[in-house]
Amino acid sequence: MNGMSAYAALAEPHRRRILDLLRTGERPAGELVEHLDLSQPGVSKHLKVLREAGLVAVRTHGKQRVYSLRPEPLAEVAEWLEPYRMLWSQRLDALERHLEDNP
Amino acid sequence: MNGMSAYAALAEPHRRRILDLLRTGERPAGELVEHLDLSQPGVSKHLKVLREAGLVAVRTHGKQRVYSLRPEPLAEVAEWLEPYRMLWSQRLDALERHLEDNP
DNA sequence: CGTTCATATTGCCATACGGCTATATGAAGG
DNA sequence: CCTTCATATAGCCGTATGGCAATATGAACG
Repeated sequence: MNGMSAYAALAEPHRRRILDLLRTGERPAGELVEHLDLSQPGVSKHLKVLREAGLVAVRTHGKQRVYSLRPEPLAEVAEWLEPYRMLWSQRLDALERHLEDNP
Repeated sequence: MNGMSAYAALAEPHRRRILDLLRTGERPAGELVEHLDLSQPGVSKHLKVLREAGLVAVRTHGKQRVYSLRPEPLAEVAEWLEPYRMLWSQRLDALERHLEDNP
């Protein structure tokens, strides 16, 4: 199975949700299943994708597999987005100016 | 055909490249084809996806279809990323500290 | 109005994706 | 060891994706 880019990994809503859940701290896989309205194997599959994209890491603790966030690939995405930032803020500024002129 | 999320639209490298090309200004579709090592219909298909995701807009100018960037959906992605930012900078700070201590 | 140029759409194909159920694996505990 | 609990893998299926070649569309211009 070949690794997915961070971009592709983020395309799936359940996977973004998993990352959101891990943002507050590490969690065993089972806890993720509870929060996801998705079968256990389904979650496991998504976790594999996230692992291969380098977005999460696993640690074995007793019978549990504890997942934690690995945010570095997100930094790359954010970097790609950076040059666009001025474009949308330009637009928002224009909107603000428009609203000022037409209150 | 149903609209794709910005996240999903960004999953495809050619589509990110198209956005990068449009970042410097609007361009007719043909010009994008020249830059993309992809068939003309292929590019057209990706442009359709980007249109449906609200990431580009088209304007007809003579025989040409001129595409321009519409960055707002990217702002949404950036917003989602925001809470993660502190996590990877934390990590980088830790790295810096480590390097200071072990020069 | 018929042709030309630029682009979009269609049809087709192979492969990937995301979901499920059933089964395998592997650590703990008795 | 044998069982149990937690998770991963396998196998299967329907649909989506991304690519191409061929064709349709639509504006401009003679």
